[in-house]
Amino acid sequence: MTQQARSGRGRGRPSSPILSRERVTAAAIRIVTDQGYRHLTMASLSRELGVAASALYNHVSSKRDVLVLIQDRINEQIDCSAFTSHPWDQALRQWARSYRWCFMEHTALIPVMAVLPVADSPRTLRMYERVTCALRDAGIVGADAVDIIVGIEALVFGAAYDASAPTDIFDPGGLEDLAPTFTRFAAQRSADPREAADRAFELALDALIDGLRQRYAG
Amino acid sequence: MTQQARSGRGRGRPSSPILSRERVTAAAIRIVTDQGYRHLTMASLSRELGVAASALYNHVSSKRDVLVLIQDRINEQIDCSAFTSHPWDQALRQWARSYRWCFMEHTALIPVMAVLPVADSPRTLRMYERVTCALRDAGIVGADAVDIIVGIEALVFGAAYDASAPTDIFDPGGLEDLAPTFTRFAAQRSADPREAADRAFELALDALIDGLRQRYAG
DNA sequence: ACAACAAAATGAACTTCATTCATTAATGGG
DNA sequence: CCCATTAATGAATGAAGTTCATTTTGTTGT
Repeated sequence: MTQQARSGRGRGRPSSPILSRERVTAAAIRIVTDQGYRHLTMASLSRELGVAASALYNHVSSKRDVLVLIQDRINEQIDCSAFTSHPWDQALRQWARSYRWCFMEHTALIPVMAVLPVADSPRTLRMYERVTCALRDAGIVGADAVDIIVGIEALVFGAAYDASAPTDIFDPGGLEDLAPTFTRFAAQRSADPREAADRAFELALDALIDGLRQRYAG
Repeated sequence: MTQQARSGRGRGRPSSPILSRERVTAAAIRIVTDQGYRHLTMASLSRELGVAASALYNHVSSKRDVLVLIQDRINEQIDCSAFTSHPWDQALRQWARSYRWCFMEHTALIPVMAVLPVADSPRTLRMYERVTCALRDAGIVGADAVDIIVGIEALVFGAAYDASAPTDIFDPGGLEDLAPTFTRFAAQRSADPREAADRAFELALDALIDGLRQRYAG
């Protein structure tokens, strides 16, 4: 409960707007961070803002709209700094790591982002521009540059899911006879599911970038 | 409306069970194939089976349960045949292609599968075993083999989303000044979004597998 | 043949959400 | 000073998943 309606709790327009897209976004992120996406409802959001649920619709058009606002904010936190200081392959790796890190706690956004035109997210667009320019400076131009971004994003999104998987995801339960080799190898992974997911991601990312470097060397 | 209650439409137990997990699964896949996931509701599912919605709960415990049943069926269609006929790297590529192909129309399952213990999906487990054994025969053992599977799956899931994105996903709208280079390169991709997604996936998959081959050669 | 018993289907009710709408009130420009 | 605009309210709507007491009817043991 951050904002309180002034002038008592009357109806009508208050002395200055209680709500704004920014305030809605901030409150949504607060809820998601503290309680997770399951608790982000239009009702809880309005409660957090000290306002009726219907009031939200004067500022956002739908819950999906709220998710898009969150997404654009999260995207802003992705670290693109390496593109100005490191060679493209190392920079791509750092970018992908930071990207995944940002979305590990926000997998609920992935289905939304996947079908979201970039036009709705200016900050995302700026990020793409930065990566694209770095690739261009490395001699990677045209559709290939965009395809590399799309490909790395795919790995990042998929790997973000892995990081949120439960501990016993590869526990075969009573079915270990069905997959003895797999069960044995899976048991050799780290007991910490987060660490196991990290290793798998790093392995795949390293391989992917090695492959790209090989292809676009010189 | 495939099944009709016999003995009129009275209450109580009919001469032989109208429902079963298999029938529920089949009906769910029918709805999803014909009308998409948006139309898969417990109500529509029960309608398809000529039964009350509450009757479904004698056979499945939740809608999520239905999605898991669908997932296991879809997984069965993934082509693993290359592992017996081709070297591991080529086989991995074919497997990943088929995997993605199967889930392009089923992205709604991805958030479910991501946190699903394999114990709930025997067919999935069998698939993992097959891939693991092929990697083992190629000298890739232990956690690495599982990590490779997890990594490729991540790419596959992320890329499956791309394939379902709308045509204008990279249309910057009025914001092209924010990202001129990106806009120019994006315009050089195929106008068909499916084809563009295919190319990006193939590029990333080739690079990833090249990188893996390099790492595990000999 | 008969009396439990368990499985399976029914319809109504419940809950949780997102979303819409008529209404109301304050603010600021003409 | 008026009035159009903006932004809030609360009640209502509708979709969807889920629960429950009840009823029916094969099946099984005696």
